[in-house]
Amino acid sequence: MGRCENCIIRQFNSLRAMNKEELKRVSDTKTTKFLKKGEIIFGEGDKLNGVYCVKDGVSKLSKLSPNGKDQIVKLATKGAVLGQRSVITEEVANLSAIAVNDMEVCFIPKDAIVDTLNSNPNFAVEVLRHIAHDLKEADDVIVNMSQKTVKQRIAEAFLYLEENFGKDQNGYLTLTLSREDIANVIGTATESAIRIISEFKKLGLIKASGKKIAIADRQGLKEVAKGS
Amino acid sequence: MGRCENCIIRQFNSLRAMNKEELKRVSDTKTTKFLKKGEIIFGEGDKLNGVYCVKDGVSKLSKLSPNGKDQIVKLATKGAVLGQRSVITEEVANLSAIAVNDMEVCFIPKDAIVDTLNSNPNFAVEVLRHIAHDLKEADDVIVNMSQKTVKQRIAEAFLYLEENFGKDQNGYLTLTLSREDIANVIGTATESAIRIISEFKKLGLIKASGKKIAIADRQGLKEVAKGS
DNA sequence: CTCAAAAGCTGATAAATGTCATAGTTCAGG
DNA sequence: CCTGAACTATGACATTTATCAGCTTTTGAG
Repeated sequence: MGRCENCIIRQFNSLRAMNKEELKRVSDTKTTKFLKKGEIIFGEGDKLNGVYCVKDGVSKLSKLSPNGKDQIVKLATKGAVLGQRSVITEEVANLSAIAVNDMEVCFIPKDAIVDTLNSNPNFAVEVLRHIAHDLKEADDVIVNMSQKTVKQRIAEAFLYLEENFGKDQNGYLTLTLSREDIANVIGTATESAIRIISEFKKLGLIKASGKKIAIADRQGLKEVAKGS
Repeated sequence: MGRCENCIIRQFNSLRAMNKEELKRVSDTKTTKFLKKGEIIFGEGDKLNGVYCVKDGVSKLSKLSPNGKDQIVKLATKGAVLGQRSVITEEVANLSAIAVNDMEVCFIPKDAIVDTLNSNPNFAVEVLRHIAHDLKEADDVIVNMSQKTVKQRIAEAFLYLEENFGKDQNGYLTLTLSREDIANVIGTATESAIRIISEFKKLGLIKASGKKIAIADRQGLKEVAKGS
């Protein structure tokens, strides 16, 4: 069984969700793709003919607004499946997926997924659980956006990044984002994000060398995140 | 077939999603409940033993934040099913559901839903489609929250309310919300919402008599929503 | 009908955030 | 190792939004 099926399985959280024939079919039809930082996996409005599993690297899922800014709705890393929502509802993509760093993804054609969904209730329910979880997370983001200050959200973002993407032996966050990307995750202006990051540095909450950022005072950051 | 099954069917958008036995089971186990304005259907953190179908009235799904405000994430009207997300993921409710006006709901125990999900792929896929659609809407809300001003969001809200809940013969929105509820949908302070509503009145974009609000200049409102 | 509580409204002010301008810094490609 | 472009940083200022205070209007229970 290839790594690609592992993505599907990890994402859908059930080793038994697909049977052997179904896995074989995925295995036979998948293709692998390498992307460089900044390349577009798919864009808002694209019709998707399948889903993409992230094998390596990180992708940002974002939506461009008329005024030129884009809001990053989610960061997807190894094991994540991109485009499943659009494939399920048979709509065009509502978000664009762009490589944050160099990536390896594998593409699984729509039919292999859709047919399994229609015939295998376990698989459908596992996918359902997963999407339901995403929905809960999205609700949480809505509440955070409307009720927390930019400062609180940035503090949370660093904690989130360490928790979900890890850190290297020196404590620096594994995932390095530009200040602009951080601002777009938070939903604020780049300058505002920079200012607050500088402030956190001065307060000793984080340390930074260039783009590399490390959490220096986790407890302090948590307090900022909860409310000044 | 009772009205309750109609809710399920409307929500899940497939007349063939449940077979006769499954519908009968729902019919046999459902119970009906009447709620007065302000009453709680379920609260954040509650363990749900089933889903609620809205037969009449409107419910707000909201999340309370530590500082006492609550953010309304969604308004649910006739035909909507509440609590399905939590039942699917077997987690406690992440939102609370409160009656905005007098309501009639019917309760369908968890097992009738879960068993059908596990055995009937069509049903599972229909539910999946529905949740996937909710997820897309949630993504849109995130983007709106972060990239539009309060004024733009209020203009959008009125357009949304007319489109989704209708208006009476005099043009007044069918769903009347308190200024506080409007503010909580928008994610702003009540006073800010009131101020902007007054401004819209002065500009002739809307007319209001008490809580009743009517759109007076749809095109104008749309322009405000798009950007000043 | 009456009255208290809730909701709506408005002004003054403070705080948060965005915008614009400008300058230093980093970094990849020649 | 240069060098221009992109990124980071900071100040000054404008705008948006929240907060607080006080007042009026509406509403609903008795």
